[in-house]
Amino acid sequence: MPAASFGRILPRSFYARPTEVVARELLGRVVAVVAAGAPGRLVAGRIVECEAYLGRQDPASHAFRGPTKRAAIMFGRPGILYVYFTYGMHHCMNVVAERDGEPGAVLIRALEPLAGQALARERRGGRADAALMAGPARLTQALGIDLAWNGADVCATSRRREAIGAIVLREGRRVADAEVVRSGRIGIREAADWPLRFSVGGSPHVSRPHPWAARLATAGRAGR
DNA sequence: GAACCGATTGCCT
DNA sequence: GGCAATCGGTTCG
Repeated sequence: MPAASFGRILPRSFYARPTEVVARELLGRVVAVVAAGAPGRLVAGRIVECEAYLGRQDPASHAFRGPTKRAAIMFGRPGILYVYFTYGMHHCMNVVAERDGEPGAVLIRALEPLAGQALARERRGGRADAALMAGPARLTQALGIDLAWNGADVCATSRRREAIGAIVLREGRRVADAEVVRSGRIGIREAADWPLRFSVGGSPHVSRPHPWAARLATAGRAGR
């Protein structure tokens, strides 16, 4: 599948907006990665689930304690990749939002595989397609993303492209409000009920069920 | 310099 | 549904 069919690369102005808006608008967009270790082999997926992590007012955000060495990147330029390591074995991938100087990032939680499933499966130890990219640590493994990718620019060719490879986000197809499900966030204690998780309703590629959820286009909450 | 925690997953019961 | 694995970042002394 040619990369051109995924649309234009999203411009930096796309990310220079409130983190919640960026998270909602990222649904349906396409992550495309060609790692230096696997030249010419594209792995791509459509974003079906993501979460917004805000600034100092959000106790679940790495930016909560200010611009520490790890979190400083969240205070910087939008459209930059923020990769962190957790649980001693997993990598998670975020894209920095808000204008330069304001903290915020969107955690990519699940992708629908679009290209490069064979390579993704190799990296994932031959796991079934259903579990290839459905989960924040699963998708980084499938894409070959680790700490070396922290700071990569998803808007354009990175200076470090030769060392690590290239990652871009393309426009794909915007998801309509009626398809967007909003719910509480996953895997955190503080502020887990803040409605900052966004997913594509009915997608079989979402990582896990919702504690509670609401469709954007309808009023009120759907039950558990 | 050391202790503690974690934006998770996979395997076990 | 429960829990071990495994190590960087943060915090505290």
